[in-house]
Amino acid sequence: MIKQVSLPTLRRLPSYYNIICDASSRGEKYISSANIAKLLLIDDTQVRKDIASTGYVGKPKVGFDIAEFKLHLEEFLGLKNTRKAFLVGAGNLGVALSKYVGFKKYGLEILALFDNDPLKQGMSFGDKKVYPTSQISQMVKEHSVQMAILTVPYSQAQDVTDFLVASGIKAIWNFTTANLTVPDDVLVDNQDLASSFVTFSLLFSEKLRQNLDD
Amino acid sequence: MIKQVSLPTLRRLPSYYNIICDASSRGEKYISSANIAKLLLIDDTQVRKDIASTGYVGKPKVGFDIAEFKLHLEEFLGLKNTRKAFLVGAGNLGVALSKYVGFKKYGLEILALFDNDPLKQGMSFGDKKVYPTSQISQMVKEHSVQMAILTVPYSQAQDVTDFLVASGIKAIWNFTTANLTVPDDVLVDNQDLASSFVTFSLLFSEKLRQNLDD
DNA sequence: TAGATTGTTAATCGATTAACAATC
DNA sequence: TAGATTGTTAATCGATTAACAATC
Repeated sequence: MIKQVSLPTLRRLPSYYNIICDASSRGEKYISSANIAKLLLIDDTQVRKDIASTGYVGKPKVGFDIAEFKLHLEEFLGLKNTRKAFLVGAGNLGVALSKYVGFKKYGLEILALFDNDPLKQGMSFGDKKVYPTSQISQMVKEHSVQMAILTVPYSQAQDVTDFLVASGIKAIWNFTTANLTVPDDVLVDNQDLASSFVTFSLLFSEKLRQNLDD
Repeated sequence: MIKQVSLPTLRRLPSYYNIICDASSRGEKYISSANIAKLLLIDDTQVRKDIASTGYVGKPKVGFDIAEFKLHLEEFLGLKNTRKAFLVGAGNLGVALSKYVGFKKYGLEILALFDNDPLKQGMSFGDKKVYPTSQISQMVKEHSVQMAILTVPYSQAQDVTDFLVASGIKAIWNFTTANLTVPDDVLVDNQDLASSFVTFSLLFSEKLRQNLDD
């Protein structure tokens, strides 16, 4: 039996983990759902439901055991599994992501970069080399990689995606604005920062109106 | 009267805009809700509802006028407004964001970078200079900036945020893992890529199980 | 024990989907 | 006109919140 965790819950779990790590580093022993809820500006019932959905149980009257819950979340979120990935598109964003240290904590290991530009091929960023995109196919097999991070220009996004899929990639973290078309057994997760900025900007406009009303 | 648009709708609107731009560049005249829905793997009723909530009306039997709808969305999403912002934390991610050209289309203009590290101060990335963080206060006033993009290390996130708020910043696009505490009239929008990776990774694990079941 | 906090069932709320009349 | 597509009301679905019993 596999626990069914809803997407909203899934998105909140990393925040719980961050709060727990924080509390742990401050040497605290227990934390209550009300405590977590206040930090995230959500309902405490929701926190308990979310935690329950991961299978962890707290102690009535005391709360959740921080050390225990931390380990449980690491297990549940798969933070200790290494996830090998290739990054395709060695532009500014791609290179920054490949250097970004924040991913290590969560098990993401970017093995190599790929780019169509011959000028970039052979270059190294940190300990990662840039290969011709055409070599993905072979290297996917060699290193049993299933994940790709896509940071190519918009105009190349679908073509490169088709090639990734043909090479055996099963999950694409898509930083482009393109709506990628892929077969049913391939996952695409969109992370377009420009679109996210639009949302942020609109929320801000709304907020300004609210502030005026007060 | 201000139209009330729900957050899920708000998050979908940039995708509509991308699809419309695409269709427009291919020289198409009209697009139907069913058409858009198929591209985004959502329901066509939802597309019509979302569009209706922006105040745009289509033509029964024909669909939505692409050129007209494009202009309407640009207006509604405020894409033609320039949004000035400061970027705080000139690390890998910060520098990449400051160079990222994808933001220009949506009106984001990053005026300058700030960092506590004296080695970085005075450096330039593209046409943007790095200033000491302490100068934010003065420059916020000089340039009437209300937005900040936060890419500092986790340990400095809250302190820098307090300083930004004291300097008059009203909206923070937060790329750190920290749960920032701010006054009620300040907006924080979280965009932690490491947490997003965890979600992506979990969705992939689920997908793999689904694929096995088929 | 009494009080505090969890775990869970029931109620509410809001978003998505279905159905269908209006319209060009 | 007939057919296709919009706009909108009603039904469904699922997530959030409220209420409260269980428990240490």
